[in-house]
This record gives sequence, structure tokens and C-alpha cells, in this order.
Amino acid sequence: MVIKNICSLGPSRRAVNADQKDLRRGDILTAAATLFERTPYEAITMSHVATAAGVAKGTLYLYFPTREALFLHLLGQHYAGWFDALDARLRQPHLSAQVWAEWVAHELVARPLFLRLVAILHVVLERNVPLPEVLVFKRQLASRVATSGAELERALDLPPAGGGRLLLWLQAVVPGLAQMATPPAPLRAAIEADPQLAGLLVDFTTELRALLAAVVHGLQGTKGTPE
Amino acid sequence: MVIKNICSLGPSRRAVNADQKDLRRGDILTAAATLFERTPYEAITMSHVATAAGVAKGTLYLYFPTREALFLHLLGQHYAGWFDALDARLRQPHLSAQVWAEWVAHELVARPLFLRLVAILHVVLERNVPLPEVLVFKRQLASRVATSGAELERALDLPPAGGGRLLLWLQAVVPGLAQMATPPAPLRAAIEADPQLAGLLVDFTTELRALLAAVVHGLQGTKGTPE
Amino acid sequence: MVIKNICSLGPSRRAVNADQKDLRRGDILTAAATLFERTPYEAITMSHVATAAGVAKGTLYLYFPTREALFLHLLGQHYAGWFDALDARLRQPHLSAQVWAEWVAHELVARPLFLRLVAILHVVLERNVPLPEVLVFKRQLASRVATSGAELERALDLPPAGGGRLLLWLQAVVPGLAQMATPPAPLRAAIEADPQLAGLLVDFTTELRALLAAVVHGLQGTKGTPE
Amino acid sequence: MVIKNICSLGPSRRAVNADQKDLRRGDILTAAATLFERTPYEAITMSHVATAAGVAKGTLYLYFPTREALFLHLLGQHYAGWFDALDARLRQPHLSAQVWAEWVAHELVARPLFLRLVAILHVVLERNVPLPEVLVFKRQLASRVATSGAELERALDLPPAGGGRLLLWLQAVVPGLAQMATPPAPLRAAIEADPQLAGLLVDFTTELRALLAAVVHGLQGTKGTPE
DNA sequence: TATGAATGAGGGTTCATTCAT
DNA sequence: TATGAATGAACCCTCATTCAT
Repeated sequence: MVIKNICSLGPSRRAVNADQKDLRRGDILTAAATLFERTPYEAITMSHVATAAGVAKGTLYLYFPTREALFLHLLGQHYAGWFDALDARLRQPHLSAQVWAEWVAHELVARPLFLRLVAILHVVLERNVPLPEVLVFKRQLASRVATSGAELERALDLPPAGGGRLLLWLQAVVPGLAQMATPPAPLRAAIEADPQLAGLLVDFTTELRALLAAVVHGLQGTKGTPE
Repeated sequence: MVIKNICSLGPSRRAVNADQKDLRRGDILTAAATLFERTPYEAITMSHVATAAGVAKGTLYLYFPTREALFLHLLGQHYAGWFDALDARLRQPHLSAQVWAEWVAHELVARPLFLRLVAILHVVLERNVPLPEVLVFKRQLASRVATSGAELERALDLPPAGGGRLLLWLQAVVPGLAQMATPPAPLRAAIEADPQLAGLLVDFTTELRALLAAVVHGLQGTKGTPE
Repeated sequence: MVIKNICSLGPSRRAVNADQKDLRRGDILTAAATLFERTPYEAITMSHVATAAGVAKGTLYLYFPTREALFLHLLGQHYAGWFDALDARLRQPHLSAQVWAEWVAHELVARPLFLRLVAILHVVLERNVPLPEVLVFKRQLASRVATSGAELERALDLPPAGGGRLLLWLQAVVPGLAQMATPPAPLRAAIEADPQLAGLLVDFTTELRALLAAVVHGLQGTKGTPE
Repeated sequence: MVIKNICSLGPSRRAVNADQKDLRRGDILTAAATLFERTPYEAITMSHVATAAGVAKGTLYLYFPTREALFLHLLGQHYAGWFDALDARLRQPHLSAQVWAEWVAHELVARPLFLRLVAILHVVLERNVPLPEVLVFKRQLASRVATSGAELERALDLPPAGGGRLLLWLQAVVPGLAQMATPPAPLRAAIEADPQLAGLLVDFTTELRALLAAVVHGLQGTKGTPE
């Protein structure tokens, strides 16, 4: 199998200035993302990432202090993309609870890597990422939650602080629903074959849409009502 | 550290009939639960469990086919306890969205082990538990979701199938909120020290109560409205 | 799957006299042989044997001191059968080197279990069989080698002691040829696919026949010649 | 016990080029061979080998994919040495069946490690060596069998293909005879003490010499005779 | 004699990370 | 900055055998 050269640095193998280092860092993240598309997180070794990125194993550690930090950065990228899309949508008119729920569910299904990364977020964060790296990630996240949350609040006519809250809840609920909706293949087959278990097999889009719509309606209903 | 003797079999060390085997199985689960109280899941080895249960390592495998199956059974126990409490509450009158949300949050905070076990449910289920064991667990869960869901539906005046749905959503949302609300100590300290990150530190009870209330209100509002 | 009851003791489960104990011992050996037909030696556990024999694991140890001793007895049975066949053939006329080689090869191919047991003989004997058991086996073997060897010597007109010697050589050569002729399936496929390796893939019958014929001719030629 | 330092790399601990890697690989094989001299194969753990070679356990796996592959390489070395000696002898004149048989027996007795390795060849090959590794070994073996076999054929005046055949037979017969001739010490003592068992205790050199002489004579006698 | 619950030693292998070059 | 050889800790599970019943 020919591994396509994903190195962005051209003939020179050495990143000497900041821009080149960013490129190489990007190469590594791209390689990790590519692997993550077809391999479960636990099965991806640093060797695999290094090979896929066309660098040596040790080089990875020049750019990311730990394996978990690498994937946390990857998640950061995906979060950024997701918030970009959200902001773009919020700049468009005609948003209702239903419409927004629909849009979110649709958008997330289109980002399966993001879903899977979010699901391991805690495992990743809680283990083996140096605190400074975590804080960088968290600040980035907090900032976008604040900004987009404010827009969302306006667009959906939510009570004060309701936008950020809704986004946090979204983060809480999405991995759970995603995992519930996508059991490993053999288990899924067994569940489908057993009528007693029918209730446990849910459709991600349907459930997320319904849940979000209910939540937003609920939040909207509390507007003006002291908690 | 003194390990208290948790053996339920009395002087005899040998479980010869089904009752005694259940006792021993219970001892093992109790030992695992005790360890889980003060140790993260990944740090608990079968050696630890065996020592804590006062049996040999091999003995564990007479009762549980894999380490993950052991913890899945533990989760099953906790689920049963939780549903028992829920059913008891549902048999009492005066339930509203607010009251129920309050009760759920309060009850879950009182079951920290349950929260942590639920959070690793997927990791556990998806790896290294023989399918039959998983199905036993799933059936037990499905059965209680159906029963309690019906009661909940009645008590909260939810639309058809809303009770089971609500309970499934609860499962989806609880681990996410719990993890969000309880970062590891050093991270928590850093977040508290950084004003930019204030918005990310949430209180489990508050958020779950608000989220559930919103969801139930939302569900109640959809009653009679075709989806 | 229904396991056919191979217990020879009838309704009573307990062997109280010597005959019944022999029956049970035979049951166990039969069970082991049946398993050995479709499973490699290392993959057969005492649990398997016990289940197949319809007895408890501990019972096996009432009849055989170790797992290896059990299989050594099984080999003893097969050796006896083989020598019986040999003796019967030797009582018939018209034996030449060629004819005898042909007969041996043919007979051994018809006894695949015997071949496989002989091949593990040393592994079994050298490990974990109490000396007395080994000696019983060895005496039985020595006795038959002496008797049949003498007959063989006469039938093939070999020099003094040539019969026993030939039988011992046979024991030495058969496992080696058998293993050489029957590599595990994936290896065999690879060997067949590689023209360089063609010479390594031999046919058991052909080689044994040729080797035995050569040996007997050689032995016959030395008759009367001082060594 | 003092472990002598067998590291060939001098002060540097790191093998950076192919030559140094070959040296290190050789160190590991030497360490394994040294252990194998005084310990049965099954009792040698990778930990032992690593300690004896003065490297970490993980390092072994940089050079050999499995424990069995390591010993297969060791066998490959010994095979090469044996064929080298054989080729050297074949270049000298005055070879007869007797002389060659004598030489082979003498030479093999001088290589006890080789004898023991050959005896476990199948066990090793058939278990846990990646196919490519096995094929490398087999090709090397096939090549030398072909070359030396042709020389042997000429020197002993064997019929066509008789040289390779003889060498294959040699491989089949040697381990069997060796094991027969060298029972574990307690068993040997018991056999010697029992007159009934006298016939089972053979001398490796005597038997191999006689067997080979007979085989070669037999083969020589078939020359020109269609099979 | 029969049972089967209990034992517990035992080891190959992986892989994130380091650091000499 | 880049490399990749070296490290070494970490761990689940099996299964022959024992022995209380």
C-alpha cells in the first residue's frame, strides 16, 4: 500500500520557523484524524500516528507532550469547526426550537469524528494531559460557549444565561445519546433480534431532535419565571 | 490499611450450594464496590479485587467471565437499587416536573458510585464482556425502563412513550453532566482560579434539576401535538 | 449439542469394584481419545476430558495421577493395538522388506491418533509423569518390542537383535516423518506456493516406505558381517 | 551466579546502524543459547533472556517478533553451522557409507544444543512464529539441503534425488534417536536398574551410525532399480 | 468413590515515553 | 529539530491440581 505523503513542508524535513512548525503540527493532527476515522481510539498507537504523519515517533513528542494531549488538540480543532458552523447558522434568520434542534442533529451526524471525540473527552482530559494544555483547551471552549451562547440566546429568545447553559447541556447529552444509538455491531444485531430489547435501540437524530426541542421549549417557558 | 473481612460464608470457605455461591458472588461485588469508592476504575486490578474479597484471583473467574463483566454486574446491582427507589417514589403522590427533577438530582448525588459506573457503562459494555452477559444486563434494564417509564408517564402526565424516553434521556445526560461537574481536583482548582473559565464549572444538582424540569415541561407541552 | 453418554457403568455412578473401576478408566481414556481426534494435545484441558467422560474433574485424578499420565496410558493402549496388528501380520507368510515397509506405512496412516501420540511421547514422558507410571509403560513397551522384534527378525531374515533394533528405529523415525509430512495448514499452503520449498514437502507413506525398505535392505546386507 | 557481560557494542548501548543491530541480535541469540545449555526450553522466559543479554525485555521484541521466533533463529544459526561442517567434509575425499555415518554421529554428538533445538523444531515452528519468519527459515534450509544433498549424492554414489532425501530422513530420525538415547536422569537410572528395560536404553552414536549405514547401503542398492 | 469450588503461580507482550545520537 | 532504539512497568487470564464436603 502506498502511503500518500501528507507532509506539508516540501523537500525539507525540518521545521525551523514557527510557521513550519504549525504546518508539521497540522500534519500530525491530520494523520491522527485519518486514523481515527477507521480505528477506535484505544487502538491508535503513537507509532501509527508517526507513520501516518511521516515522522518519527520521537518527533510527535516535540509537538504534543502526551498522546492524550494530541487528541485533545484534535478535539479542539473539531470544536472550532463546529462552533464556526453554529455561528454561521445563527447569523441566518428564522430560527425556532424545532428548526435549531433539526439543524444541530443534522450537523452532528455529519461530523462523526467530532461525536466520537467528544465522547472520549473526559477520559482524555482526566488522564495524562498536562494542566496547561487542558487550560488552553478549556479557555478556547469557554470563549466560544460564551460568544455563541449569547447569539443563541438572542436567536431562540432564551432567558438570561440560557444560551451558554443550552450549549453545555448539549455537550453533556450528545455523547450519551450517540453511544446509546450506536452499539457495537454484534450487540446491535443481538438487540435487534430480541423484541424485549427493542426499546433500547434509539435513533440518534430522532432522539436528539426531540430532546433539544423539549429542552428549548422548556427553557423558553421558564422565561420570566424565577427559578 | 486494614482490610476488613467481608466474607459472608462464615467459617466455611467453600460455597457448595447456590445460596452460598450467591453470597460469595456478593462478597466479590462488595469488594469491587469498596475499591471503586476510592480508586478509579482503570486502576483496579483483579488482584486487588481478589485480595479485598479474600479469595484467590482464579476464584473471581469462577463467578465472572471477565473483569468487565464483574463491573457490569456491579452496575446492574446499582441500577436495580436506583429503579427500586424510583418506583417507590412514583408510588407516592404529588409529583410535578419540578419535584421529580429535584428528587432525581438529590437521589443521584446520593449515589456517587452509580454515577461513576454509569459513566463507564459504554466502555465496559463495548469491550470484553461476553454477549450473553450483556444481554442479561440489557434485558433487566429494558424491563425496568418499561415498567418505571409507564408509571412515570402517568405520574407526570407525559405523552405516550414519553416515560421510557425520559428515562433513556436521563441515562444519556447524567454521565455527561456528572463528568462536567466533577473535574479532577487539580483541574478544578485551576478552573476556579481563572475567571475566564467560570462558565464551565457547573453544579451537578442545579444543572440536572434545571435540565430535567425543562425537558419534562417540553415533553408535557408536546402532548397531543403530533411530532 | 447433546453429549452422548459414554458412561459404561449403567445407572450407578460409583465404581465399587475393580472391574467397574476399569470400566470407568476406559471411559476416561475413550473421552480423551475422542477429544484428541479433533483437538491438538495442548488444547485439551482436564475439564474437557472430565466433561466428555461425564465425570467431575477431581474424579480424573482418582484414576490418573497427572494429565500427562492419562495420555501416556492412552498411548499405551494404542501401542498395544499396533503391536497386535503387527503380530497378526507377522504370523502370515510372504514378508519381504518391500512388503513389510508397505504394510507398516499403510497401517500407520490408518492410525493417525497413534502417530500424533507417538510424536508427543517424549514431551509427555519427560514431564510430569510419576516414575512408576512411566516404568509400567516402558515395561509393556519393552516386552512387546522383544517379542515382536524376534518374530520380525525371523520373518525378514535380519541379523541377531535386528528385529528389536528395527522397531526402535521405527519409533525414532515415524514421528519425525509424520511431522515433516503434515505441517499446519497455513504453512503447508505457503510451502506449496513457493517453488523453492518444494523439496521440503514430503509424502508420509512414500518416505516411510522408502526409508524402511532401505533400512531393512541395509540390515539384511550386514547379516554375517561383523559390525 | 555471575552473568558475564556479553554485550558486543562496546561502551555505546545503542545500535544505530545495521551492523550494530546485527551485533545486538547476535548478543541476544548468544544469551538464549547460553541459557538453553543448562535449562530446558520451556523454562526459559523472555525475562531470563533479556537479563542474560543485558537488555530490557521490550528490546527483545525489537529484534524478534515472538519468543518462538527467537529460538527459530537460533536453530537457523545452528543449522548453518552444521551444513557448513557437512559441506567441508564433503569436499574431502574417501567417503563411504560407514565413514559418513561415523562422521555424522560424531559431529552431532558434538552439537548437543543443535540436537535439542532440532527436537523442538516442530513445536516451535507450529506455534506462534509469524509465517514470513518461518518461510525465511524454510528457504534457508531448503537451499542448503539442495546444495549439500547434491554433493552428498555424488560422494556416496546415491541414486538421483537420494542426497536430499537422505538429509531429510536424517532430520526425521535424529531427534527421535536423541530423545530415545537421553531420557531424563531419574528415568535413566530406573531403566538401568531394571533388566527388563535394558533393550530400551540405546546409545545415540551406535544407533545413528548403524541406522545411517543401513539406510545408505539400502539406497545405494536401489541405484538403477526403478522404485 | 465422587464432586467441583478453590487455588495461585506464572509470562508473553504492548506501547507511551525517553534520550543518545 | 529529528530520529528511532531502548526502556520497563503493567496485567489479564488459564488450568492443573487439591481438598473440603
